Amino acid sequence: MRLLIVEDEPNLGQQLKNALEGAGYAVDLATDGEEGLYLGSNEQYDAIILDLGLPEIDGLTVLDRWRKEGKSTPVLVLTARDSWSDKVAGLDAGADDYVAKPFQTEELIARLRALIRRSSGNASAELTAGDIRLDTRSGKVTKAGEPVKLTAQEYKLLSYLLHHKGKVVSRTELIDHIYDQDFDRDSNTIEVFVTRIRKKLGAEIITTIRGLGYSLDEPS
Amino acid sequence: MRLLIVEDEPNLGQQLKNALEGAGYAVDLATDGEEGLYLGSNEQYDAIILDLGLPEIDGLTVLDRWRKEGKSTPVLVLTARDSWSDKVAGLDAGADDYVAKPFQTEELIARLRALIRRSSGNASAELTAGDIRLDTRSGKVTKAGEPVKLTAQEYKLLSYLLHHKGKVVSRTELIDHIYDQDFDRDSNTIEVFVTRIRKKLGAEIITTIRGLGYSLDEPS
DNA sequence: CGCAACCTGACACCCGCCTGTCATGCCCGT
DNA sequence: ACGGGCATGACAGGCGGGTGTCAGGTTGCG
Repeated sequence: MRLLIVEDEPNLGQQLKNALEGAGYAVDLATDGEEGLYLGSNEQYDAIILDLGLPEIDGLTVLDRWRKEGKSTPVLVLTARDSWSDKVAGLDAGADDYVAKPFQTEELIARLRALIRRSSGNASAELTAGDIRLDTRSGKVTKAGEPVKLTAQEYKLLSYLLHHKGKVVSRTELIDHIYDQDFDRDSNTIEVFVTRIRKKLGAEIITTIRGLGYSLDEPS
Repeated sequence: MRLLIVEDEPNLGQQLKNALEGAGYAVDLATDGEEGLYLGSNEQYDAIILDLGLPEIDGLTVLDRWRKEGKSTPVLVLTARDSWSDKVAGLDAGADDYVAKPFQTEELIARLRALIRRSSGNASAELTAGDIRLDTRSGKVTKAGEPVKLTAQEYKLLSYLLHHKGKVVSRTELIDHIYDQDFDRDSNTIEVFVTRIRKKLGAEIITTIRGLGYSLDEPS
């Protein structure tokens, strides 16, 4: 899962980035509205964290533009506490959730998870396929009840596939969502990690669609 | 906790050693009866695993000699399955427990734990002092209910002190029981690890007895 | 007061795991 | 059967945590 943070206060921004990377996300950080607008329009994010108090371009304007461009990426807005007007304006502009500053990183991460879950159409914090279960809360995976140890990247890849169960996911899409901006596109890491996941969870779990990508389906 | 394995079949011996080191013991391995006899007589072990089917000197003879020397180290004997005569003879010679070959490593470790626990006069698998609990089964430690992360060596040291709660334990004794044979005696690691444990569990837990060693007491 | 015992922060090494790269081999579709 | 796409084993660099060493400071005893 890949995120964008748009936050002009560098300390807070970096701190957030660290926390979210620690939670297993790939994170890009934009330090002003313009950069944020550009990245949000041109890159693929699974969610965006947007601070409203930006210099240059106002956060609301940024959000508004994205929506007008047809971007439906879920957006979580950071507002000053009790700033009711922001909240209302944000709602109108198409924000999906709010967190008031100052906030607990814990809470923000929980809401993010919920946001991404909702946007991928899943109701539960558990993603499953066959006898495989992935708990997005604890970050743990089991197969037939037995815990399976996955590394960070393996987890991200599996998690993305589960969030898009049944759909075909291209290698580029996976790279876009698992890594942040600067990553060598012509690398075969995705293939390597697919192999590693198959080795741990069984080869049948991920099917290859030649020329298109991979797909994780409910076994028949 | 330091163990001696006396086992002539090299594969099995090494395998056992690995398993037991994995379980957090310091392990010496003797591959014949003579070496076993010598080590068992001259080193400090918390328990000995003795295979009866030894070349040169018979296992029973070894055990018998130790007992005659007044060694009370608990001994766990490995016997061929259903070899009832071995069992009886072993009992007479002063063995403390039996495991029939082939055995589950799991079971052997469980019996070892029980053996060591009994020999140190503790009834339970939990060692405690004040609000600190150490579960020898799971290898986990808590302080006031909160889990505390200890490294392998920290755990061994704490565990040894808890097994001898209230007694003064010298630095050499600690080295003897925590490390295996070849270890630099004039090193200050013990001091270092005492410091580290104090930092994690509170300075009051281990008291220094100047010139003699350390002692872990029930707080008053 | 002076010495020895002990404490403790900093450091460097080592080791295991993770991760991306590469070379090679396989397999499928044409 | 051939070519491109994919699979996979092996490998090296990096990173982080654990461990032992050391130096300098502190403490307590005679």
